[in-house]
Amino acid sequence: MRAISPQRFSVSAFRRLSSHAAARVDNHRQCITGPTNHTSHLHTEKTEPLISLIKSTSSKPHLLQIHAHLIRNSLFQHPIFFSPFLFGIALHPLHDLGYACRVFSKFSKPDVFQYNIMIRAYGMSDSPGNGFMLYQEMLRSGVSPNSLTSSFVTNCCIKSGSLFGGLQIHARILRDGHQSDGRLLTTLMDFYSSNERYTEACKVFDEMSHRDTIAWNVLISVYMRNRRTRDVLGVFDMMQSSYDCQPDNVTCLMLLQACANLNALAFGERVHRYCEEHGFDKAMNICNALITMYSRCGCLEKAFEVFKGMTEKDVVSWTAMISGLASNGYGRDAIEAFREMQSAGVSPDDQTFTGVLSACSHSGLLDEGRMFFNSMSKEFGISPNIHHYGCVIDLMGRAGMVDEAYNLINSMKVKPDATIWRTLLGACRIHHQADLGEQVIERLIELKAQEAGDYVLLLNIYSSLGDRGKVINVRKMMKDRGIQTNPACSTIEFRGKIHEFVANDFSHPRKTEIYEMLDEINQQLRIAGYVAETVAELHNVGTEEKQIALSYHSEKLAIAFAVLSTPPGTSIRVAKDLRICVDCHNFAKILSAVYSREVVIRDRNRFHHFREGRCSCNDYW
DNA sequence: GTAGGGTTAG
Repeated sequence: MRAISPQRFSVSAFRRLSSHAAARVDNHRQCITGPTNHTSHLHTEKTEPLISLIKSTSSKPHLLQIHAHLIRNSLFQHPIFFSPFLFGIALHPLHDLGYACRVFSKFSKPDVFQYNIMIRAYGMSDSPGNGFMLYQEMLRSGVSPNSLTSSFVTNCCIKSGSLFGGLQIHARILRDGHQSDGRLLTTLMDFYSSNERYTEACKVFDEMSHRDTIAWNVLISVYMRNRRTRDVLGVFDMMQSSYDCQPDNVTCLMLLQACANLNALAFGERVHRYCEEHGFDKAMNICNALITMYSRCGCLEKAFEVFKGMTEKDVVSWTAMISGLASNGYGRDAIEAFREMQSAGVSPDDQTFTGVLSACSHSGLLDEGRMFFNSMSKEFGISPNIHHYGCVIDLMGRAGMVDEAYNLINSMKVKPDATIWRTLLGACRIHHQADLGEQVIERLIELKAQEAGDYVLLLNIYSSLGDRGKVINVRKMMKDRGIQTNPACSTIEFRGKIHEFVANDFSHPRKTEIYEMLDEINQQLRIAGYVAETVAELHNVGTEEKQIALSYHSEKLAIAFAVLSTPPGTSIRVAKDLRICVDCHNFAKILSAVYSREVVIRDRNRFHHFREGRCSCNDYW
């Protein structure tokens, strides 16, 4: 959008100018017949000051005055005045769509530019669907859309969620030959992406003759929405090797998010260096994303380094740091940081409290957690949301107060979701509360949100109580209800690539070496006193088979791969999509001593740091 | 006689 200088409005100047312009038009009216083509006779030296006056006006009263004068002087129907006037009302600086609609409806024969203004304005409004309707009206009245029209109306379809409209527009783009417009195609990619038509979005990208940084960024956002996080990293390489465009700060922001999700520390460091080289590391959002990336990769020192180096820290920076400390098991430090933040004059918000409360729950700080939960609404006026309740329920549940936690859920002001019930179910598993566990499963069924993992938890409760009959029951229930168990997946980053493992996985190119290494590790750990935990965690095999199957859990395969492929003493960082099991927890703990390796496992819930045979996380197994 | 695309951190 063109910058408009905030010139002061002068009514007298306006009157002078508009009467001058009107006089010229009147002159010509005597010479010409019909309403068209009269603008060509207006002299630019007379019209330009008036147009720039229209453009520089930024208040509604002044625009109303201009409106009145345009009508009074028969200048309203002049596209030369009408276009900037409409632009000022519909887009910049007023955005008054109602007013713009009234003005637009009075205009006799809008051209493509004026339709575009209106369609664009609809795309920015609460009624984007009307933009598409106006587009159709425009086609009916015989005005040909240009590629900007397509761009604006596609935007309307994105905002209104109209797949059908967008498909029609795409067909028309091809018909009108606008497919060489890169910006338009970028919008189209975004349209397909927002409708979860990822294949089509990628196809549009593939067919682009020239791709700039923004087009690549949209491709990244397509991958992110489509959970193709691993492919995002490849895009960075492709962009860097392209000769005409380079990753920008937006690229880096999304890449850092991808690295955080993937536990891809080395890649994240590479992005960090890139940010430093290009001066992006001064930006607050990049720093905040870096803090999150480092803490999600279990590398708190680096997260803290970035945090310390920031000249200015906002609530997001503090919250990122607090949450990072919390998820890595440094509950007391997180609380300390929370106090420091307030001393620094930064007010906490709801997400800060999520961080603080999760710090309490991850470190088992029951009293502190309750205290923060109460002070949150009383002192800071923040009413608890579902995440806050979740933390407190987790905290109470882990501390063995399962009934109290259950009562709290029933007294919540917000409707409990599946995560809340699942949290309680986890507590039931820890404290062998089979009856309550059954009730929770019922709640999950009511919500139509039960997953295989929930049944596994219930199964493990019965299994730990030695109730074979109930175990068989649950298995039958799962079979009847068609509950599929998806294999858990562990990932590990090695030389900038993400390696994926599932239990009993035989697909890795180095599978033979990995299995041999795992057998070797098992032998060494048994010497040091490791005994495979077979009570819970598996549900469809006998004890002997259990021991075999347990020894090939995905995280163990990932660890064996790391031991095999990295020099002694290198830290092992594994990310797992589900919860780590008791046995793998023990396995990692003993391995950290026997192999003198720091092991960091990030599972669905938290981090588990193992060093010298100890676990920094508060394990309530 | 002019207008457009991506990310929005925790």
